[in-house]
Amino acid sequence: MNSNVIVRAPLHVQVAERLRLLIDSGELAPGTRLNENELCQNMGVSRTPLREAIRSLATEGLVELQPNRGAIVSVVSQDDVTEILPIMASLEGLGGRLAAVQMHTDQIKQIRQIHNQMVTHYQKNEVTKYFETNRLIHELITEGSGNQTLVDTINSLSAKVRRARFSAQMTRESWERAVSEHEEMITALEASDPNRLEAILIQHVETKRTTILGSLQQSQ
Amino acid sequence: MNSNVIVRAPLHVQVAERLRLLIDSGELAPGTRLNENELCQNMGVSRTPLREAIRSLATEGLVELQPNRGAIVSVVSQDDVTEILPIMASLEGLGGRLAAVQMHTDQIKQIRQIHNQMVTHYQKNEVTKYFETNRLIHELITEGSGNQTLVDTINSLSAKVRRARFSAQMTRESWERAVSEHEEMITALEASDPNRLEAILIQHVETKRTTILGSLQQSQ
DNA sequence: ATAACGTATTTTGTATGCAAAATAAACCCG
DNA sequence: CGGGTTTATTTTGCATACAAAATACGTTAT
Repeated sequence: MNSNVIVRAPLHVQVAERLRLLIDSGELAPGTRLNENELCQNMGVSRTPLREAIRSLATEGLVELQPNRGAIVSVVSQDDVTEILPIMASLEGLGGRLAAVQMHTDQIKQIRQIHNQMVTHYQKNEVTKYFETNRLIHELITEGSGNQTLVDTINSLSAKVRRARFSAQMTRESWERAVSEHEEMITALEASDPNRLEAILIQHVETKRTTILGSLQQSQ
Repeated sequence: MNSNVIVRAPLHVQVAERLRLLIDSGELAPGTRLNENELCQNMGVSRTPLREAIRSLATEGLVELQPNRGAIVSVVSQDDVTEILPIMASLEGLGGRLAAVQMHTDQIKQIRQIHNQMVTHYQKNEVTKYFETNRLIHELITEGSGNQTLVDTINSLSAKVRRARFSAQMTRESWERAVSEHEEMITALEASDPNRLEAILIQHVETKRTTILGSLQQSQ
């Protein structure tokens, strides 16, 4: 009896992952038409699994199906972001509230460490690494809620906002503010204070919203 | 130039809709294996669009893919419901908060009317119609938020809980309580009181949770 | 030169075919 | 008889083939 059965993931799942990566990295920019033959050749698979993968991404909202005209990488508009952020605020708040009373001290210590790394990246102006650690912290807190459905829901929404790539245009002030909010988050977490953590997380998303909308107005 | 182009929906979309209906109605019960040939014959389509539809439902979470063994209608466990309800509470609360300040008086009047119908169904003990109107009210309030992403997110979660079919075993007390909470909801809506509506909606889901868990314990 | 039409090519949508895996059935041996 | 192994059948996974739609192109007429 062996429970560690090696099940090679079905092709359409692998293809979906690869496509998700391409879209997420911006290699397939929003609005790009997905040419089936082209992608098939690139990935070395036939159209069947590719098409199945595209259907999956469509229900995820990453691509948009256009009957008889294939699919395009879905465009995340400012309105979309405006819709998504309040939802994320609610959900991250909920996640924090749950995490505050459920996470173990060693898990919290780990987050504190990553937080310290993040601050270092901030001070050294290492934007990419900052965002990486930042994202990791949010993920770990949400996962600390012990609610997998919540994690999945937030991730799905988060992916869309992230793809909009507004974050690069952060001002020094909003960045500083984000970091200090993070400091408060960790403190609330260490104090196991659900209400406070929830409030900060909601405020944190609000800060993000302001930043994004600010950079959007600039770029217009 | 004609913007009312008649685009017959692609087969895989139609098939997905049909499958969703079959699953939602319970005709395809949780745990049921989806036999491709069988379904193809029933629906009169080939396997390709059927399989594409199944992949879509899988990313929606309605079916579960089992590599090399096809797909089964996903089973909604008690744990799943326990995870989903707090999320729905947060999101319905958010929806209500937004709706309270955004809905027009005539829209609110319409909801009041449907609410009155619902109360009548309650008094006449018409369970099915009660649930129908109940659901409609929640939908209208959420839609009143003007946030389509929020509507979609809630619907997706709601579909899973509904499929668990715990609701039938409502006691008279919890039913009465639900109705009175609904009365409060409408009042808060008419008063355009976002905080109150949010609080009631969150409380309302909590009531639902208690009801469900209660009926679950009975059935064990 | 440009607009409009018709044809050719590409691209998508659906069906079918073949190979591999899983399930069911038959068979053998203890 | 019963457990296990082998063989047959079913079912899934992927690739290919064909049909329909959309796009691109070239030609003609104004």
